[in-house]
Amino acid sequence: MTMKDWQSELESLSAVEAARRLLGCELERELDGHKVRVRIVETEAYDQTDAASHSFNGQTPRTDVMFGHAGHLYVYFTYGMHYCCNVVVGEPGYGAAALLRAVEPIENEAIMQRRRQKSGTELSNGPAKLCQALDIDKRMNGHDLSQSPLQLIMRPTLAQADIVVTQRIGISREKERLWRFYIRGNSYVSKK
DNA sequence: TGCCTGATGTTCT
DNA sequence: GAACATCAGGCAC
Repeated sequence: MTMKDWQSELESLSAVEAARRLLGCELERELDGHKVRVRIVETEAYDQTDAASHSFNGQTPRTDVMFGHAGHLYVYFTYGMHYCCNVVVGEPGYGAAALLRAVEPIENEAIMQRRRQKSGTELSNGPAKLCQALDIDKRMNGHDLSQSPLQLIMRPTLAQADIVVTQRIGISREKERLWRFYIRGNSYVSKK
């Protein structure tokens, strides 16, 4: 397995640095013979020092991927009906990842609409929504994001002034950490 | 606008 | 047996 430059970069970053770095970057998903393209507009950081993280209790069959190579996808199932996905970051053996909380359609939005039966910001303004829109489920767990049918495309790092920092959403522990990041003014950012 | 709840599977205690 | 990195729909205000 050859490692792309950007995967080496993600390996060198902390969860917080990576969560910021991924804002403005893009995902290209092949769906129904079309290329669906989206921009990442909201992320959260999780790592093994953090009681809210799945990696906090060590490596298990479920969290295996989080302790693996940077630039792969960690997908988990939650609340009995939803999937959420993260980009694994940091050194192998250290459990860290950035949760993708919201994306903005760039190309072939119609494919996402068909999958979601919704339109506008409701397409992908939440972690489980974007997984449904892009057909990401447990089969994609561990997927190498340098490969088809789901690729990460890096973009220039955003200016500090364009990034809003807040507490994370939907967790009960370690709420005080300011580990949620989103692009200022973007309408696809999730509520609350 | 905002609270409440149902849906529903996997992991952990 | 409880908690959960969630969402959508219903109903009160």
